[in-house]
Amino acid sequence: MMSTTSQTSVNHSLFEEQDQIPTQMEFNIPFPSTQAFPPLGCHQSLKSISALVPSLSSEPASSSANFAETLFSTAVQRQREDLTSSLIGGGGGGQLLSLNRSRLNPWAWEEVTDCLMSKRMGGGDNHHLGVSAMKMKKMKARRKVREPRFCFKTMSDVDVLDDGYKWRKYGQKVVKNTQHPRSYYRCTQDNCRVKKRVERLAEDPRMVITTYEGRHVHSPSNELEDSQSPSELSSFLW
DNA sequence: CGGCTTTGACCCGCGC
DNA sequence: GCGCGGGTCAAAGCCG
Repeated sequence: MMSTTSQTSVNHSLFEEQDQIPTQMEFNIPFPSTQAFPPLGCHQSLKSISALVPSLSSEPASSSANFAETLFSTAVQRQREDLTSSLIGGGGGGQLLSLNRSRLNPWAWEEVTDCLMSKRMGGGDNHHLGVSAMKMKKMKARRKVREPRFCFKTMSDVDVLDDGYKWRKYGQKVVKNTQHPRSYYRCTQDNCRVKKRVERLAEDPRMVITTYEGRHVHSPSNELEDSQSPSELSSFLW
């Protein structure tokens, strides 16, 4: 259900989720859907790209490697900037980030810092709360604090691309003005609160928008399998 | 039987 | 204040 064995042509573009505009780069490579799909910011994804591109694209290997390198540093840079600007509260991020923060993340700094602090402490909240209190806290967190989010636009037959992590679907919603429902997934790993949303583009149903929210606090679930093949993905933590 | 998906209900933020 | 829409919950059902 999660993937097929067919080779899928994938057009990824990395962009600010809310603006839905490609801001960094686009690339078009044949991407076997059985392989882990790269979530932004993962070392793993970039290894996978750099491993795949030389053999699959018409570009010289060196420029492909440079491309992967660029993609990687850009992703890391953006995440770092995002974290920094969230912590410091200004200046650090670029134009898009500050725009993003002011216009779309208008949450109290205390709560943002809280969230980041707890993430640094190991990602989990280990407080013992009553059920209702826990629920309230959950609800509050869900409304007020958002993890950094990044999107991939992917041309693919399959909705859910295998990114190496194990996801559990927790909701599906028909979004207004779209024919295709949006699906909500959560990482099944304990203490890992990463979520992803999967939806198809209304204008072009062949395009799948995958939005990742948060950072994994663990390695991919299929790390062991993958490590058996050197051309495939190896461990990472993002 | 455990893990996963489905799906209606619910909650909250936001715009008017 | 109200209604709409997005995001989440949780019970029920499904499947291996």
